[in-house]
Amino acid sequence: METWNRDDDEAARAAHSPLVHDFGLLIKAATRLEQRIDTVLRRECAISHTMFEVLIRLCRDPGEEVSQRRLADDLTLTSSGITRLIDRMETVGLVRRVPAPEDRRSVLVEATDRGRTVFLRAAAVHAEVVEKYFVAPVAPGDYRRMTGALGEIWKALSDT
Amino acid sequence: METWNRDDDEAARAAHSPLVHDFGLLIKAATRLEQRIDTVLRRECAISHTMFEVLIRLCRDPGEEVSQRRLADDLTLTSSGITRLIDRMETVGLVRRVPAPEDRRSVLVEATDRGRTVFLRAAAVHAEVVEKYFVAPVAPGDYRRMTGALGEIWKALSDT
DNA sequence: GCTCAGCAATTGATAGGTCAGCAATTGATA
DNA sequence: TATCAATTGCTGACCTATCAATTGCTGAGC
Repeated sequence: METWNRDDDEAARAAHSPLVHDFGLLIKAATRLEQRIDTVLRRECAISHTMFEVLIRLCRDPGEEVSQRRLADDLTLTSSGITRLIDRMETVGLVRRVPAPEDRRSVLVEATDRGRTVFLRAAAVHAEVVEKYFVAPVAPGDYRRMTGALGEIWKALSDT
Repeated sequence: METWNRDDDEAARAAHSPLVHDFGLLIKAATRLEQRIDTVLRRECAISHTMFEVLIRLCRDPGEEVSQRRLADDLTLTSSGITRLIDRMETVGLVRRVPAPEDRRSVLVEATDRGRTVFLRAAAVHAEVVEKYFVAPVAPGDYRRMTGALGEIWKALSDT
């Protein structure tokens, strides 16, 4: 039998806190959702979820010049993380690097034709999974509340 | 000037889909929230967020026998991921491995006194950050809706 | 009892991130 | 104009997850 420490009780109480539970739920749901999408995307389109997010950003406004820095900020990655991600995407022909005309330090990234084609296919797959596990399970009246709340959380995180 | 592909339009439309936006919001908010907690926990308590989650699980019901398998399932990690995580936690004295009496294949994990002490401190830090970025930004009426929705999503993911 | 399908944990190889530090470039300012 | 802090992307070292293969143990069917 183990020695009983008076911290045990306090620790158990802390571990049962509803805050801990609710927050854990968010993290777990998001993690698992991303894993699921990632797996499907890899199998069906041979790209990772992160690559998919790059393609979303690049295809969003055709004609817009997007630098690696911008990509890093938008995807919440470090600049070295983006460098390597773009490296991989470039070697499989999804994107292309173009020197920026205005600022010779920075590099613009654009989707290739192949990148756009893959993106279209991936978007369909993505929509299917998101519909099934993200939209369908939630009561219709709660969906907008949830996304609204997430928006507020995101804003709070961005402000500081 | 770049050749104009008729896919551009379709791709742009797909990239602007509200589903893509909403889902992205969940992933981004969760990722950033976890990063923030992780940073604070590392600085204040010298543990990672994942280690914190292990401690939550271990301190939750003192006396319960928790195997590595169970931890892996509860934290959504692979068994090899858990093996290495417990390795690291063991070397810094947060947990202890104990051979399972009933089944010699499996290994039970328990928090050390030090582990519990660190956990108590970490829980306080955690609560502070969660309160600030997860609870405070959300309108009071929406909080339960949001966590309820996340619960449903989690259930849908667990069922399949 | 004996065998063998299956599970738990571990280990080796690999993927894909982080961080620290570098060279090139820019733009503000003395 | 010469200088210098700030910024961009790149690279090396490292961290931590995954998958695949391996080992030891269990329990069901014969």
